[in-house]
Amino acid sequence: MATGRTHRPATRSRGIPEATVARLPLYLRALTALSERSVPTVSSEELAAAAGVNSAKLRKDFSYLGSYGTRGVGYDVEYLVYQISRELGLTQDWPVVIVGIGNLGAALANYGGFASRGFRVAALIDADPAMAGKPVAGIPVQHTDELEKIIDENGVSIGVIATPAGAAQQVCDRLVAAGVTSILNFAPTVLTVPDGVDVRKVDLSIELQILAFHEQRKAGEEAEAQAGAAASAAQENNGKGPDGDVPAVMPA
Amino acid sequence: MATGRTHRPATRSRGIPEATVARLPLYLRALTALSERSVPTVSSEELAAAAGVNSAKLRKDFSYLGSYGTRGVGYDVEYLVYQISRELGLTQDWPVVIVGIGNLGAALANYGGFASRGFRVAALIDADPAMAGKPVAGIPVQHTDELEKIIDENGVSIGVIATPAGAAQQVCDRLVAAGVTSILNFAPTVLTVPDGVDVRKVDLSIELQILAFHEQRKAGEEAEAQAGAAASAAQENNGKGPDGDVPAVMPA
DNA sequence: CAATGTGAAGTAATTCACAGCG
DNA sequence: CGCTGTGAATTACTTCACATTG
Repeated sequence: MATGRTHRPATRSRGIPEATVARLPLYLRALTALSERSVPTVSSEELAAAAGVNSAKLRKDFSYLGSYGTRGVGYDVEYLVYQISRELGLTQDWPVVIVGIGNLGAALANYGGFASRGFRVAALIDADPAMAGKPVAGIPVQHTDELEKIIDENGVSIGVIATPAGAAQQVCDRLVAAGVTSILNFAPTVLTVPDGVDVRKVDLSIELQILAFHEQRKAGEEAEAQAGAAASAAQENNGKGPDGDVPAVMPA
Repeated sequence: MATGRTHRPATRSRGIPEATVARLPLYLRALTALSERSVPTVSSEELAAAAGVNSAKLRKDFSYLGSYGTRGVGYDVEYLVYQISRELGLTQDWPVVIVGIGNLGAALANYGGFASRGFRVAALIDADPAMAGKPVAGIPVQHTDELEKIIDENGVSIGVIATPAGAAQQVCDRLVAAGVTSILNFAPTVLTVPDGVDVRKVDLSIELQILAFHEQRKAGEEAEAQAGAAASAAQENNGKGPDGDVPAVMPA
């Protein structure tokens, strides 16, 4: 295959890099904190520190959104909060459904970070009839039979899957068939979806495994190079690597 | 602890790209599934499909680990499972502590994906005295006062923070002071840690926000350009952003 | 001035495409 | 042959460094 692949058009107008999009929520969180403390303006340096990234990166990121800063001054916190929110689509209401109300599903339903950012839990859905009607986070759990109806009536386009791995694909198929076009998957499975549907996954054990890799590496290096004079560099982080300071991997 | 026990074969795995490391758990999961179905060998094409990545990428990734495949045949499933496990450090036992046994902490404690991959929940810790002694996932919750003792006695080097945001940094500091060098942070805060400590974060609302961004973009394009040029394959995304591959055909 | 915004340079990750081996 | 393993080409992301501007 690989014949006749659609070229990505060179149109740059709205092409915000994926890496930048992934950092916008981070900036938003830092800005919200500043806003709550009534800080009026912030420099790229300060905001970058608060978000845990490097300031040049932050300025470059913002440059994709437009010129929202003032030279010699910095950024207006409130204005930037609004601009980023708008860019992320958080100025509108996003009804979401959570399917699979086990421990994780319940945790998600109770998670405050959703409501505060434009996400509204429209319904909780579980396959267990015993769960039906039981309130979780103040919302009564509904049976899977109602799934299509719920999606339709609430205009849900984002679904969260927190079921066991075995049920995930099936649930996913039903969600998609009912009109959901974005899925956040917590089940440890690769979901197959038709074109035009976005899937993001969060795998709790994957993150731990990545930590274990670095942990093992640390132990190994400690044994080998007891010289220890590790480069005092990098207060930077984030993006993909470990959030904290990456132990100078590069210069060998 | 973290004594220099030379438990390390002369692997010359110096400098495996971070992006590759992040995918190894993915491959491992797919391979484990194949192993359970007693599939003896697998081609890069097949495994790539199962893991949701492209086959060239997968082969390149494996090439950093060594030459574990057989030309004309593929990879031996069992052997590859072992090699990746070893590379990730999963052939050893990793005692972890989970701090903050709310909904999320309980979900994590119950999460099967940990135990099956070399992670052992050594202790559950919570600041609420009322929780103390209560068993969650069969493990009695202990009070925060015991934190240092638990870390020390169990040789814990990986900690999971599932506390509210306000308590996270404080808990982090104590974990680090007690000897923890890798932290998985579920609290929506940027943690500051000394050099040599790794932090990875999982922010549930960030993932949703990224989905919202793409969702919004979808809606906008649908309205603007009704020209539907078929794009590429199915799910090729995972790790980072959604593939989408939406041709942003829109003049400025 | 001080701090943004951005070309240019540098680095990392992905994909291509095919030599070479079993 | 089929499929791996990998240089080379490509694309994406980051960082530098400084001209520009309020």
